[in-house]
Amino acid sequence: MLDPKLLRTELDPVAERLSRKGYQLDKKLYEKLEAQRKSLQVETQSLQSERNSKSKSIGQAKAQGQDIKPLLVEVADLGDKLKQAEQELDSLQKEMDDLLLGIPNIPDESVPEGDSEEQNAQVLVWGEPRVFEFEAKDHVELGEQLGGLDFETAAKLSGSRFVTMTGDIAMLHRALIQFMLTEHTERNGYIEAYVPYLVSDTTLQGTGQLPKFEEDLFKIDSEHHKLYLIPTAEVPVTNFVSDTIVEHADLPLKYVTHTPCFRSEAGSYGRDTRGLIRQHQFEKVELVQMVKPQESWEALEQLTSHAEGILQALDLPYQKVILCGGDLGFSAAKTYDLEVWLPGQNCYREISSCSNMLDFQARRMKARWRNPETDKPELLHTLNGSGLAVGRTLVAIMENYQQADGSIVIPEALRPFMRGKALIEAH
RNA sequence: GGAGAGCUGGCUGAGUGGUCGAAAGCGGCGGUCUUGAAAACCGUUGACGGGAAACCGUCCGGGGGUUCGAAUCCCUCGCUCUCCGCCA
Repeated sequence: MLDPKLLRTELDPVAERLSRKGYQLDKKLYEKLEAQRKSLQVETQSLQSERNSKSKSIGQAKAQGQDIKPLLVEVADLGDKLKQAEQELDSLQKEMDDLLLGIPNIPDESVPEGDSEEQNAQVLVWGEPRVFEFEAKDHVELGEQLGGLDFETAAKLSGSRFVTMTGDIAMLHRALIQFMLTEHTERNGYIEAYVPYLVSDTTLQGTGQLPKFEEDLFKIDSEHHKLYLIPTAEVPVTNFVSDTIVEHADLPLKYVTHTPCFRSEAGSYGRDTRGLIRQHQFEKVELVQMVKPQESWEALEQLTSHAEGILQALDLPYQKVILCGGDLGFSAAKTYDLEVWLPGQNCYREISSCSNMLDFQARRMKARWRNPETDKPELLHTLNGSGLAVGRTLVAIMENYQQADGSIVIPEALRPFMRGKALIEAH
């Protein structure tokens, strides 16, 4: 959520900067509602003030044993007038809140203009795509040949966009998770967290998935439970600090979490239907930070470098881009995408997305810290990034480490997590 | 699933219809004392909204109701705890 004060005082510049995200702010509507709000609020408050003072004098009169009947006559219709004013103000307030909850975060100055991923700005290319002396296969073909990566069995159980893994592939998948968690806890100073995979609508509103993007989520809607499956661990972890005031000595808070993620992929029928790239259920290791406002840009660089560290340790070639305005997510002010080289597709594909949300989520969640300089609670800044998407990392390992006979060399860094195994081959 | 007890400021916890945004303690901040620190003592200290300010308003788990007036009474929902039953 944007600062209502900013909207009131800087409506034009805000609208201008939001347009870079492809969002058209209805300025007329906003100004109209704001003017109504102001007059209604003034009216309501003066009625409340009148009620308070009158009631107080009734109390005093009664205490002194005076006759309160004339006073009661005076306030006879005050209650009704007040109730009506309060109700009007409430419904107007709600209308404005709904509007406010649907406005995306403002892109940072450093975000390039553009409306599609072609305008993303490349900042780094790391490693070189390997040259194959045979025709590189994609992970689906490799998995078929090796066994252990089975989309048909999953389709039988659950439909399209699911997978089952068995044997060495399943172990490699688990090893990736263990490796990433170990790196982030032992080297990068994150606290490991375990979280619910089902969350409430309030929680999703805190991070910005609701109310606007309900169709992207899986929902449990039974008689006693209205819950959503998390689309990313960002949702439960960031909400750790909702409705709380964090002591400044405890900042920054850095959490790493492994969870499954569930996405309905409602808007992407026909896209990436082959393989592991786009699944309804996938594993992700997520990095989340809550920091002091003045430290969030530095934190974004660090968090991104932590995600990059995994790719580098696995020796996977990647590029780093800044998302342009049109490609930027709803809650983010700036996002780096890390894109790993996939020989099977002959292109770079997103494997991590690292964002600074500034105070956008914190305002929705009421996540604050106490600033020792002012001794006042102030909004935190929140950040998150994949460190990394596990399914896509598995794809990257299989495709980049394949050999002519279809076997897969296990990167050194993963071997301790795979009982020392160095090669996956068909048997 | 059954029975009962709770939910109050950063924390603990008093408050059962009127001057209560709320005692007290802890914690925080400022000061006295001290070479310095601790202890002790004194003072101060909730959040949010509107306003240039004075000031005004809202907030005692959420929502609704009764009343001139609600932290306090009623209804409802949520959560926590205790006991019983069931259970990975």
